[in-house]
Amino acid sequence: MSPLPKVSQEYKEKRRQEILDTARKVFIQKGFDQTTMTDIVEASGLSRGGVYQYFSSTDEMFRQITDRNDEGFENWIKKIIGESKTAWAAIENYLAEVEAGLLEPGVGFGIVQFEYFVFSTRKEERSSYLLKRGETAIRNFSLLIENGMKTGEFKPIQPTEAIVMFIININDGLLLQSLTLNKYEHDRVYVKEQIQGLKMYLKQVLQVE
Amino acid sequence: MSPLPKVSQEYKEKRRQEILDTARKVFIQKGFDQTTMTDIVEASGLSRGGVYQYFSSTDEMFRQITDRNDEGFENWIKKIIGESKTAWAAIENYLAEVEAGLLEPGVGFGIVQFEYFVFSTRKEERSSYLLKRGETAIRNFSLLIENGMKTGEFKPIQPTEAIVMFIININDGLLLQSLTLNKYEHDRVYVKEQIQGLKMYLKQVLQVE
DNA sequence: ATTATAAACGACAAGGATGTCGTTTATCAA
DNA sequence: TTGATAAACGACATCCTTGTCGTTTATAAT
Repeated sequence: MSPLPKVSQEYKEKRRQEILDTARKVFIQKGFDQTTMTDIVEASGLSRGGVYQYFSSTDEMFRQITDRNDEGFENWIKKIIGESKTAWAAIENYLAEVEAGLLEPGVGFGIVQFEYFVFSTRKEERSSYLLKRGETAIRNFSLLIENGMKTGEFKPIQPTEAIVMFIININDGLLLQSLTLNKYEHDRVYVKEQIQGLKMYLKQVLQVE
Repeated sequence: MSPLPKVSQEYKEKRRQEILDTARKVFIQKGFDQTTMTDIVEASGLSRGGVYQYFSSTDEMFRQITDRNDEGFENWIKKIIGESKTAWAAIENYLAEVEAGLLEPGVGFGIVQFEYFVFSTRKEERSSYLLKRGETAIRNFSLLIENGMKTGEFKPIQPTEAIVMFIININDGLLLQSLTLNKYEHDRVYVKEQIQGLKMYLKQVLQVE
């Protein structure tokens, strides 16, 4: 009588994840906006109706992938802070990992998120999600700075949020330059130099040492 | 016998410019990728066939608008350099104008160019144009730095190109943040702070003073 | 095995953008 | 004026994507 599920919750969850993994790959390969439902349907090996059973738009898929990613990012930052001797060391370790990620070939999901962000500035219906994600990003980056403020290691001469946005700008810019130039002229992105430049700024604005 | 034009060259050129001006407005309002030929046709007051007589794609229109813009930018930079007492003053004057532009409401064509740039990273057929424009931008920004190198005022500890890319990153980032946040929370973009931050970096990397 | 029900299928209608092309209108030369 | 020619028009065929829905298949409880 009662509508019992015909497959287990685990089965459904597994399938959801499979579709999401496929979508992720397609997004990375084609970019968010160029990816159609049809693309994902074909890549998944399922049928149109099958995929629609789980997701009704690429937007929905993107957000779920991203939200999962964001959790990972927060934990990553916290781990770095936990493992670093000083607050400045945490920042240096973080930047070292960013640098390594940018220098290796192939773009990840980061650039897809950036694309989505840029596309979305024109779509009113996405603004609340955008704002929410912006807050999340700022909050996570802020951890790195507040960490040093508590111990007195950092004495910032600008609001934390302004400093965070500066970091995000360089971060995004490097991502974008990597995507464009990396294909043709790896070395011209000047990843190392720009990260070094970011450190010059941070040392001054945080009054480190 | 010979196929004489039925209207003067001036007439055709004027019409071309009218269409281009319309396209520019629509691009700014809707964003590059959301703008269709149909949009521009409707906004122009002409017919579909009429517009196609002059341009066969929004891409073509965009490039022509952009190329005109780039010339303006080069002249603008040169004018600033010419009018400034020192090379550092030129940079400060340049940044002051950028700041003023970002603080006033309404987005200009700059953000459209940025959008196009991001969109294009996924379109192979645009890569050569992209690369060319990148070179142009780098060359123009480089003027500001080379200007101070000649006089010995700047002694950069990084390649000029790396410094220029850092500037471009902050520039683009501010543009993007303005577009998203300005609508809702003007003050949270921290334009002043980030420009000040850029100066901190520049002073160090150029070894000014 | 049988059966109820959910998952998966895939054809299709609807919407929207593009580029074309035969037709109409405007322009200039004679 | 008239006629030749180009500019402007706008309907339309084409292509692509989306979301739906009636049908088929698979599952697990009986």
